[in-house]
Amino acid sequence: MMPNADTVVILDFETTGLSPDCGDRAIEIGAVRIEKGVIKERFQKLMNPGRPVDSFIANYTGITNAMLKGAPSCEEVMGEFADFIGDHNLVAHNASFDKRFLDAELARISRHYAGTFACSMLVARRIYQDAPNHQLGTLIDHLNIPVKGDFHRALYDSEMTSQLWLAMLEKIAGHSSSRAISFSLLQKLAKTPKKGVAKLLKG
DNA sequence: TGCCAGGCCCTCTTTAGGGCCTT
Repeated sequence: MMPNADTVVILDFETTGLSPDCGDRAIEIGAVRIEKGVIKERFQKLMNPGRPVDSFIANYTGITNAMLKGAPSCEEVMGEFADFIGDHNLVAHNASFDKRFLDAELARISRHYAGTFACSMLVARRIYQDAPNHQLGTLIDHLNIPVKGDFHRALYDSEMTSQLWLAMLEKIAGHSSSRAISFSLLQKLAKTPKKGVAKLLKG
Protein backbone atom coordinates (compact mmCIF):
# COMPACT_ATOMS: atom_id res chain seq x y z
CA MET A 1 0.00 0.00 0.00
CA MET A 2 1.36 3.45 -0.87
CA PRO A 3 2.03 5.75 2.10
CA ASN A 4 -0.35 8.62 2.66
CA ALA A 5 1.33 11.67 1.11
CA ASP A 6 -0.45 13.95 3.59
CA THR A 7 1.20 12.18 6.53
CA VAL A 8 4.85 12.49 7.51
CA VAL A 9 6.76 11.32 10.57
CA ILE A 10 9.47 13.73 11.68
CA LEU A 11 12.07 12.05 13.87
CA ASP A 12 15.30 12.65 15.75
CA PHE A 13 17.78 10.25 17.36
CA GLU A 14 20.09 10.93 20.27
CA THR A 15 23.03 8.53 20.11
CA THR A 16 26.30 7.57 21.77
CA GLY A 17 28.24 9.08 18.87
CA LEU A 18 28.33 9.83 15.18
CA SER A 19 28.54 6.48 13.48
CA PRO A 20 26.82 3.12 13.92
CA ASP A 21 29.67 1.69 11.82
CA CYS A 22 32.00 2.53 14.73
CA GLY A 23 29.77 0.84 17.29
CA ASP A 24 27.63 3.80 18.26
CA ARG A 25 24.06 3.11 19.34
CA ALA A 26 20.81 5.04 19.73
CA ILE A 27 19.93 6.19 23.27
CA GLU A 28 16.70 8.11 22.57
CA ILE A 29 14.17 8.41 19.78
CA GLY A 30 11.65 11.21 19.43
CA ALA A 31 9.13 11.68 16.65
CA VAL A 32 5.91 13.43 15.72
CA ARG A 33 3.35 12.30 13.17
CA ILE A 34 1.91 15.14 11.13
CA GLU A 35 -1.30 14.81 9.17
CA LYS A 36 -2.36 17.63 6.87
CA GLY A 37 -0.05 20.05 8.65
CA VAL A 38 -1.17 19.20 12.20
CA ILE A 39 0.73 17.16 14.83
CA LYS A 40 -1.48 14.15 15.56
CA GLU A 41 0.78 11.88 17.62
CA ARG A 42 4.10 11.92 19.47
CA PHE A 43 6.64 9.19 20.28
CA GLN A 44 9.48 9.51 22.79
CA LYS A 45 11.52 6.76 24.43
CA LEU A 46 14.91 6.48 26.07
CA MET A 47 16.66 3.19 25.31
CA ASN A 48 19.50 1.37 26.99
CA PRO A 49 22.33 0.81 24.48
CA GLY A 50 24.07 -1.76 26.67
CA ARG A 51 27.11 0.43 27.14
CA PRO A 52 27.79 3.66 29.07
CA VAL A 53 27.56 7.06 27.40
CA ASP A 54 30.63 9.28 27.72
CA SER A 55 30.72 12.68 29.41
CA PHE A 56 30.50 14.56 26.12
CA ILE A 57 27.21 12.89 25.19
CA ALA A 58 25.85 13.29 28.71
CA ASN A 59 26.64 17.00 28.63
CA TYR A 60 25.46 17.44 25.03
CA THR A 61 22.12 15.71 25.45
CA GLY A 62 21.49 15.83 29.19
CA ILE A 63 20.94 12.06 29.02
CA THR A 64 22.94 10.36 31.77
CA ASN A 65 23.86 6.75 32.44
CA ALA A 66 21.56 6.88 35.47
CA MET A 67 18.66 7.80 33.18
CA LEU A 68 19.47 4.93 30.83
CA LYS A 69 19.96 2.33 33.55
CA GLY A 70 16.27 1.55 33.86
CA ALA A 71 15.36 2.22 30.24
CA PRO A 72 14.14 -0.58 27.97
CA SER A 73 16.58 -2.05 25.45
CA CYS A 74 17.15 -0.59 22.00
CA GLU A 75 15.61 -3.74 20.55
CA GLU A 76 12.38 -3.31 22.51
CA VAL A 77 12.02 0.40 21.75
CA MET A 78 12.91 0.10 18.08
CA GLY A 79 10.25 -2.58 17.63
CA GLU A 80 7.66 -0.16 18.95
CA PHE A 81 9.07 2.63 16.82
CA ALA A 82 8.99 0.53 13.65
CA ASP A 83 5.27 0.07 14.26
CA PHE A 84 4.88 3.82 14.87
CA ILE A 85 6.47 4.90 11.59
CA GLY A 86 4.86 2.16 9.50
CA ASP A 87 5.44 3.06 5.86
CA HIS A 88 4.91 6.81 6.28
CA ASN A 89 7.26 9.30 4.66
CA LEU A 90 10.00 10.36 7.08
CA VAL A 91 11.77 13.67 7.68
CA ALA A 92 14.82 14.55 9.78
CA HIS A 93 17.29 17.42 10.04
CA ASN A 94 20.42 16.10 8.34
CA ALA A 95 18.52 12.94 7.45
CA SER A 96 21.61 11.00 6.38
CA PHE A 97 22.65 10.84 10.04
CA ASP A 98 19.28 9.64 11.39
CA LYS A 99 18.79 7.23 8.48
CA ARG A 100 22.07 5.48 9.27
CA PHE A 101 20.98 4.90 12.87
CA LEU A 102 17.43 3.96 11.89
CA ASP A 103 18.70 1.39 9.41
CA ALA A 104 21.32 0.03 11.82
CA GLU A 105 18.97 -0.30 14.80
CA LEU A 106 16.17 -1.84 12.71
CA ALA A 107 18.62 -4.32 11.18
CA ARG A 108 19.45 -5.54 14.69
CA ILE A 109 15.81 -6.62 15.12
CA SER A 110 15.41 -7.88 11.56
CA ARG A 111 13.12 -5.00 10.65
CA HIS A 112 13.49 -2.66 7.68
CA TYR A 113 12.13 0.71 6.60
CA ALA A 114 11.73 0.86 2.83
CA GLY A 115 9.94 4.20 2.53
CA THR A 116 11.12 7.66 1.62
CA PHE A 117 13.31 9.85 3.83
CA ALA A 118 13.56 13.62 3.25
CA CYS A 119 16.08 16.03 4.75
CA SER A 120 14.89 19.35 6.20
CA MET A 121 18.46 20.67 6.25
CA LEU A 122 18.99 20.19 2.51
CA VAL A 123 15.67 21.91 1.79
CA ALA A 124 16.44 24.75 4.23
CA ARG A 125 19.81 25.36 2.57
CA ARG A 126 17.89 26.17 -0.60
CA ILE A 127 14.87 28.01 0.80
CA TYR A 128 16.74 30.03 3.43
CA GLN A 129 19.95 30.83 1.60
CA ASP A 130 20.31 34.01 3.68
CA ALA A 131 20.31 32.22 7.07
CA PRO A 132 23.53 32.58 9.12
CA ASN A 133 23.90 28.79 8.97
CA HIS A 134 21.58 25.80 8.70
CA GLN A 135 21.82 24.25 12.13
CA LEU A 136 18.35 23.45 13.49
CA GLY A 137 18.56 25.98 16.33
CA THR A 138 19.77 28.75 14.07
CA LEU A 139 16.94 28.18 11.60
CA ILE A 140 14.35 28.18 14.39
CA ASP A 141 15.74 31.53 15.58
CA HIS A 142 15.95 32.84 12.00
CA LEU A 143 12.23 32.10 11.53
CA ASN A 144 11.27 33.58 14.93
CA ILE A 145 9.71 30.28 16.00
CA PRO A 146 9.14 30.33 19.80
CA VAL A 147 11.57 28.13 21.75
CA LYS A 148 10.01 26.38 24.75
CA GLY A 149 12.44 23.59 25.58
CA ASP A 150 15.96 22.24 25.34
CA PHE A 151 17.57 21.36 22.04
CA HIS A 152 19.43 18.04 21.77
CA ARG A 153 16.59 16.02 23.25
CA ALA A 154 14.90 13.79 20.70
CA LEU A 155 11.25 14.78 21.04
CA TYR A 156 11.97 18.50 21.31
CA ASP A 157 14.27 18.48 18.29
CA SER A 158 11.69 16.52 16.29
CA GLU A 159 9.01 19.06 17.30
CA MET A 160 11.27 21.95 16.26
CA THR A 161 12.08 20.18 12.98
CA SER A 162 8.34 19.80 12.41
CA GLN A 163 7.88 23.55 12.91
CA LEU A 164 10.67 24.18 10.39
CA TRP A 165 9.13 21.69 7.96
CA LEU A 166 5.68 23.31 8.21
CA ALA A 167 7.22 26.76 7.77
CA MET A 168 8.90 25.59 4.57
CA LEU A 169 5.64 24.08 3.33
CA GLU A 170 3.95 27.40 4.04
CA LYS A 171 6.67 29.30 2.17
CA ILE A 172 6.18 27.27 -0.98
CA ALA A 173 2.41 26.93 -0.59
CA GLY A 174 1.85 29.61 -3.19
CA HIS A 175 3.76 27.52 -5.70
CA SER A 176 2.09 24.20 -4.94
CA SER A 177 -1.46 23.17 -5.73
CA SER A 178 -1.91 21.27 -2.45
CA ARG A 179 -0.07 19.99 0.62
CA ALA A 180 -0.47 16.47 -0.78
CA ILE A 181 2.37 17.00 -3.25
CA SER A 182 4.51 19.14 -0.97
CA PHE A 183 6.58 16.21 0.28
CA SER A 184 7.69 15.28 -3.21
CA LEU A 185 8.23 18.92 -4.13
CA LEU A 186 10.45 19.45 -1.11
CA GLN A 187 12.35 16.30 -2.01
CA LYS A 188 12.96 17.72 -5.46
CA LEU A 189 14.09 20.97 -3.86
CA ALA A 190 16.61 19.10 -1.71
CA LYS A 191 18.30 17.77 -4.84
CA THR A 192 18.08 20.93 -6.93
CA PRO A 193 21.19 23.09 -7.40
CA LYS A 194 20.69 26.35 -5.54
CA LYS A 195 20.67 28.34 -8.76
CA GLY A 196 17.68 26.30 -9.95
CA VAL A 197 15.52 26.71 -6.85
CA ALA A 198 13.65 29.81 -8.01
CA LYS A 199 12.86 28.18 -11.35
CA LEU A 200 11.54 25.03 -9.67
CA LEU A 201 9.31 27.04 -7.32
CA LYS A 202 7.89 28.97 -10.24
CA GLY A 203 6.89 25.59 -11.66
C1' DT B 1 48.57 -1.70 15.35
C1' DG B 2 46.25 2.38 15.13
C1' DC B 3 42.78 4.79 13.60
C1' DC B 4 38.16 5.53 12.74
C1' DA B 5 31.57 9.04 9.94
C1' DG B 6 29.58 10.16 5.82
C1' DG B 7 26.79 12.64 2.54
C1' DC B 8 26.20 17.09 0.56
C1' DC B 9 28.01 21.12 -1.58
C1' DC B 10 31.11 24.92 -2.88
C1' DT B 11 35.22 26.28 -5.32
C1' DC B 12 40.97 28.63 -5.78
C1' DT B 13 36.86 21.83 -9.05
C1' DT B 14 36.09 17.48 -11.82
C1' DT B 15 43.06 13.45 -11.72
C1' DA B 16 40.52 17.51 -4.99
C1' DG B 17 40.05 19.55 -0.76
C1' DG B 18 37.60 21.27 2.88
C1' DG B 19 33.43 23.16 5.43
C1' DC B 20 28.81 22.04 7.04
C1' DC B 21 25.61 19.23 9.81
C1' DT B 22 24.09 15.45 12.75
C1' DT B 23 25.62 12.88 18.17
